[in-house]
Amino acid sequence: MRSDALRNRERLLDVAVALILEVGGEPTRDAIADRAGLGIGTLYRHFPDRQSLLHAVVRHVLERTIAAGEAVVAARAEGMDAIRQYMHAALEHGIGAVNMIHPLLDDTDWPDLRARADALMSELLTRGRSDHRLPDELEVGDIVFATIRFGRPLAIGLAPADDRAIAHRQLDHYLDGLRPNTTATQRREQPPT
Amino acid sequence: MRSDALRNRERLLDVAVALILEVGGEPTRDAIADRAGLGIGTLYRHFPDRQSLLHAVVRHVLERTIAAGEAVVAARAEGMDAIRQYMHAALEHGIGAVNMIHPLLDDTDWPDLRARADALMSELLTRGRSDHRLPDELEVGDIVFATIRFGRPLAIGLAPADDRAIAHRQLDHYLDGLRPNTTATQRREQPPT
DNA sequence: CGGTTATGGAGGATTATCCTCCGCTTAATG
DNA sequence: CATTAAGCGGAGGATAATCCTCCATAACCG
Repeated sequence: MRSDALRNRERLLDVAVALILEVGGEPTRDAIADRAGLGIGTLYRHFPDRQSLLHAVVRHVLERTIAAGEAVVAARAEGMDAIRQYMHAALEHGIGAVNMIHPLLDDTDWPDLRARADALMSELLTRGRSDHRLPDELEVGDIVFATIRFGRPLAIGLAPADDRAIAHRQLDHYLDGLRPNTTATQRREQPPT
Repeated sequence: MRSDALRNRERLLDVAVALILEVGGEPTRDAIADRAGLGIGTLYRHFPDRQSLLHAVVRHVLERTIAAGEAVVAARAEGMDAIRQYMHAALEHGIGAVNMIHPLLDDTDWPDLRARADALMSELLTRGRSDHRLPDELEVGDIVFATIRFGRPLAIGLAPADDRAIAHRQLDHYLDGLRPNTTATQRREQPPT
């Protein structure tokens, strides 16, 4: 593949992620090409149909995110900090865009990424529990769903930079709240209605 | 206004809220009428253009939510519990739909609701701080933005009931994390990049 | 029961999005 | 530097989604 073609492909993916987070859904192809400063034809050559574009975007983000998590583990982060560092990194890598264009992963999609993600999650959970700051009953879903929640853009009409800053702050509060404690005020009794 | 007309109007608003939360944006008018079991013509008579429909939806949700908050205050809930009860109620009333169709409120929209909301927020903050479980530096934004965050649907492909259950659980963790504490693990230093 | 208000939904008008096609430009190679 | 295959741009017709009017019929209310 020619170098300019590769560069353009990456550029299109990055722009697609940014636009997904901005518009809160699938952006039009015209808008992606436009923002990337490329012709529509170029986009269609790289990604002939909607599926292949969305597919590539999801893989792009997941790869970056999982790699970041593996780096955290490799850097020997311990306890809650491992989970905390991973989640902040996931936000920065645009993890919020994934579920906005693709339903929750089942086992058949991207088996390679799925395996790495599973291994990473279980390692992070082990470390989180190791310093007794994370209750034993906490599950993978608590990490995954929180990552999606805080990774999504918060509010329309908010500058992306502000949006991101709020997300990181709220995430820190959330993680603080995961520690087992006996002083929490009354929780909501379930079920509601 | 004839009784059936009033009934249908309410029905349209409730359906609109549900659809907004499901599709994650402005639903088509056809879809709203369809789901409500009413003709398109009926919807257009009640809400002649897009603006008036969205306007009515926002007011509908805000009224219910603020009323719920005022009820919490009237019931003499104290400390963090006042805030907690209000936020859980806001989720149930569909507060997440508001920002999905309307930018953050400025002072010129719905001055009456704005005044009530401001009074409510400041009362809730006062109570939250009263038992020293809420740090003094916490602001209205911390409540408002969290309400929006947890009120939004979490993930496409998740059953609404599951989605709601997760939201309430995550909200409880977040609120637990707001208590001042000295044992939190290392926070993210800012700014990031 | 009569008068008034409200309803339904087919279908033409309008708008948004898709995506092909081919002459021109650029990277890679020797 | 010359050559050539790969890559690029974007106008514009095709397609699809959404809008919204209109009036014969139905439902309410006193």
